[in-house]
Amino acid sequence: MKKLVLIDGHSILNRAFYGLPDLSNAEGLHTNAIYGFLNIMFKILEEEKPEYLAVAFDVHAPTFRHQMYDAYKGTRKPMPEELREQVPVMKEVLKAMHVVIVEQAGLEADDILGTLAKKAERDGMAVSLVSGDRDLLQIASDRIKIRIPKTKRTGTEIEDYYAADVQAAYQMTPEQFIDLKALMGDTADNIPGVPKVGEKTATGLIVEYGSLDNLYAHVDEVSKNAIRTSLIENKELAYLSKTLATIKVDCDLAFDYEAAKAEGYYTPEAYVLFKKLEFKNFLGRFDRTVSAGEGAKLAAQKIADIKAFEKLVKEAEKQAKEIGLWLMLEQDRLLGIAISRSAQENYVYLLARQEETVGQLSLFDTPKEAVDETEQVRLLLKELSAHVRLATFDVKKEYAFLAQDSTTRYFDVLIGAYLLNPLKSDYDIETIASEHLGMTVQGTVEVFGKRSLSQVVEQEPQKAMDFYAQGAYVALAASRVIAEKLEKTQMADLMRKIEMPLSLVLYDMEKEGVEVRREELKAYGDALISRIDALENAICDAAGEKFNINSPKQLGEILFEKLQLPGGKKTKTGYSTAADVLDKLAEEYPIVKDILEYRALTKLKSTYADGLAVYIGADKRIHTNFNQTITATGRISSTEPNLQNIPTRTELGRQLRKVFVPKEGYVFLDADYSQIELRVLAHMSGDEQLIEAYRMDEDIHRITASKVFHVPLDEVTSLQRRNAKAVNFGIVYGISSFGLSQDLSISRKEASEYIEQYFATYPGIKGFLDGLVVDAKETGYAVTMFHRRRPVPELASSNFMQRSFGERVAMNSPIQGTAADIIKIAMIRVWEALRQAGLKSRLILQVHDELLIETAEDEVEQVRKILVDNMKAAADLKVTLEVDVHSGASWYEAK
DNA sequence: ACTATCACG
DNA sequence: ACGTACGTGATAGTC
Repeated sequence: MKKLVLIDGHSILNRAFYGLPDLSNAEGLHTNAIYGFLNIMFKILEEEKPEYLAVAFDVHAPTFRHQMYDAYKGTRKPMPEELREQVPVMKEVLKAMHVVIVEQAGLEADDILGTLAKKAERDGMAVSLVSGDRDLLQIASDRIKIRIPKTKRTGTEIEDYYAADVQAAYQMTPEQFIDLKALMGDTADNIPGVPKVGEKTATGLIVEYGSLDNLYAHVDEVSKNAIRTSLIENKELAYLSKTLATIKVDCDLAFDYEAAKAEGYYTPEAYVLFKKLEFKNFLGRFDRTVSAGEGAKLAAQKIADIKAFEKLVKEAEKQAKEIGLWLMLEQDRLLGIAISRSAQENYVYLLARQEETVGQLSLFDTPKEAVDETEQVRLLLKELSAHVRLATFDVKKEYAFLAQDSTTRYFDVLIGAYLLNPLKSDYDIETIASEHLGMTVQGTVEVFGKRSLSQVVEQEPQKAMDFYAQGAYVALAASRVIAEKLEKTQMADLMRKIEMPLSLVLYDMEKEGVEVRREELKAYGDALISRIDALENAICDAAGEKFNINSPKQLGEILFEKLQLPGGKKTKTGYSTAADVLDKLAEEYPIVKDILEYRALTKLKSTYADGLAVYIGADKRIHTNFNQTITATGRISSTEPNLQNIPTRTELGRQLRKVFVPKEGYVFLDADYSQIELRVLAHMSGDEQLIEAYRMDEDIHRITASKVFHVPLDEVTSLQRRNAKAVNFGIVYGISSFGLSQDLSISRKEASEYIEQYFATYPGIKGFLDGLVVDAKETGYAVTMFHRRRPVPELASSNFMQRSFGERVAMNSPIQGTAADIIKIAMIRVWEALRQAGLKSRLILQVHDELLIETAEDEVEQVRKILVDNMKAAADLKVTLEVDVHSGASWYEAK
């Protein structure tokens, strides 16, 4: 028997919307309902493997039938905006997947579904009707199955109802369901029902009398007085309700089974949409190939040998036209070069000896021929890049093979795409192609699978070449589009003068690395072991059993159940054992104190002592990865390892910095901005009081305390200063009384008073912060002094919590982001000044407001001046930018 | 793959 | 009334 699956569109969207957490894509479009809908649809399709599929929607809600009732009583709850915006997108997705949508003015989805189900049944088919709504149960039969999905934590479960199942579950036939509803009504559907008759009474009446007609034929026999009276008085209402509750099965509706064939969902259009919606889980379902037209154009022409490559380079130099370039890199090893001059002119040169060298190469055993060839190619590329404008993807990885005299000829589409939307989690050629060129290209996963680049080159060289040629073309084509968008958004300067030059600085910093004393690091770790063991024993003794202290689950149970410590419960998975919770118990319970120390020490051991050791290279140095396209605010991040979170707040942790040392003949100079964010706030807000405070040669937190608490400067207590400092931080974070009260362990009321006092002290600040929120609400993004943008989709949310978050982000991002802009400018200037002066000293680390320079001993004073001058002059603010510089024989000493 | 925790600015 | 400080990354445990 052939099978038809019918889906109740709005009802399933609704279910999905309320059943799933709030998801949204980088553009701020909410996607959870669409995601949930597709999940349910895919699950049903896989289970049922139907021949036909259709989805029904109401044309507009509320519909005609409801308006009849709405006209004289009540209204339906409006659909939340987060759901409403998903409806048209859902339809777009279904259309792209070639799924038939049935909707007709004046018809409710229920009526469409009823009509189609009955029609299909008459046509000899089996029907599965998917809805979140039990109303549909009235059309269940032997061949019409109503399927009601339930979203649970474990996944989606589906309840199935044939007519017999309805009987079993509700003691009545599907037809009787209508009469039941006529009696009891349904507020959600605005069916009035009979007053005083609820679910219990209605069920009893239907079971006893069988139908509404029969009930009214014997209405005098109803025993309860109140019910009988109400039934008699509201007979008309009961029959109106019946009309409202009856799903039509005889609508005039055209339906084309051919068009509804359940197949061919995974179209290129759907792929683009799924990408846009960021449904990564679903992308694997697409069996993708480059669409024929583009694919043909993008095929790579193989460059036969290095002579031919050289010829191409010379030719390109002569034409001096912009070129798309994408290097085939595996780690730092060059396997090939893809060059695109236009959609029709794509070339790939594969370095020779790939076949033999795959998988066995390391830095030390590269055959001489390969080294020679790499060097020849490097020279050619450097020459090419010194004369021609290049559009690339991830230029920082390519600098080793490019001219480094200037970045003005380079345009990195990765960085450009990041500036246009810094909220995305990753940027790849595929996404850039679809977002900025509206083009579908082969995906990385499709080409690579789980293989490395060298494996693909070995197994399917043409595929690898086509993929990189396509990437080079996308870089070329997208660079123009992205450059134009950056121009329009006033970010062209940010791109040209800050981010592109910075990429070269970061490349250089990564290449330099920082020396770490392996033996001393090992000794530091070893010294921790005995204390950790002792604490472990003490903790388990106190607990009365051995358990894994690192397991929050086990620890929570020990502390709050077995030992009955106060203050349990917090997270959804169990008890919170976070430090701020334990801190409150530490004084009273020695075990808690031990746990906190144990935590601190194991952190130092695993993350730092053991964690860092892995990254020390043969050159004794750690080369971190500075990522330029990660953060929402414009900061840099550091990974593998993260050198931006090396301990400093506790003495024991800070000791770790002793293993970071300058090389022979060098010292460290460490320069950090003094309260850069607060100074940025003073400048951007223009608050005279705060600016004036910074003109005094006094500690800013102390001045703030003096003003806020109305005490003379020299009578400010350390507690008052601490509180004022917390408020200063809070302001920068997008203050809330709750957050401040948590931080200071004070009441919310007190926190509110502090904030109020603060705003009274610096009257320009409040207006400035409010203005940031208003502007961000209007434009949809927060913006820094240097025009860097951060979209804030949360501001449009109807959810209080999300919207509040959006407001804090709108206040914090311009401040944090401007500070990030400023230090980036400083980095570029310092780096260029060092180079200009021909010094041996090198910039090696950045930690948000701090720069670390490995300084030649005979260059210390020169470099100190370069640092201070350039950092101070990086931005012209209404307050001075102050810089502290320290020198030392280790990072510990230089801080 | 996700959560809790904690290191930094 | 809602339940929070802003921005990151690494590790260990759990599912």
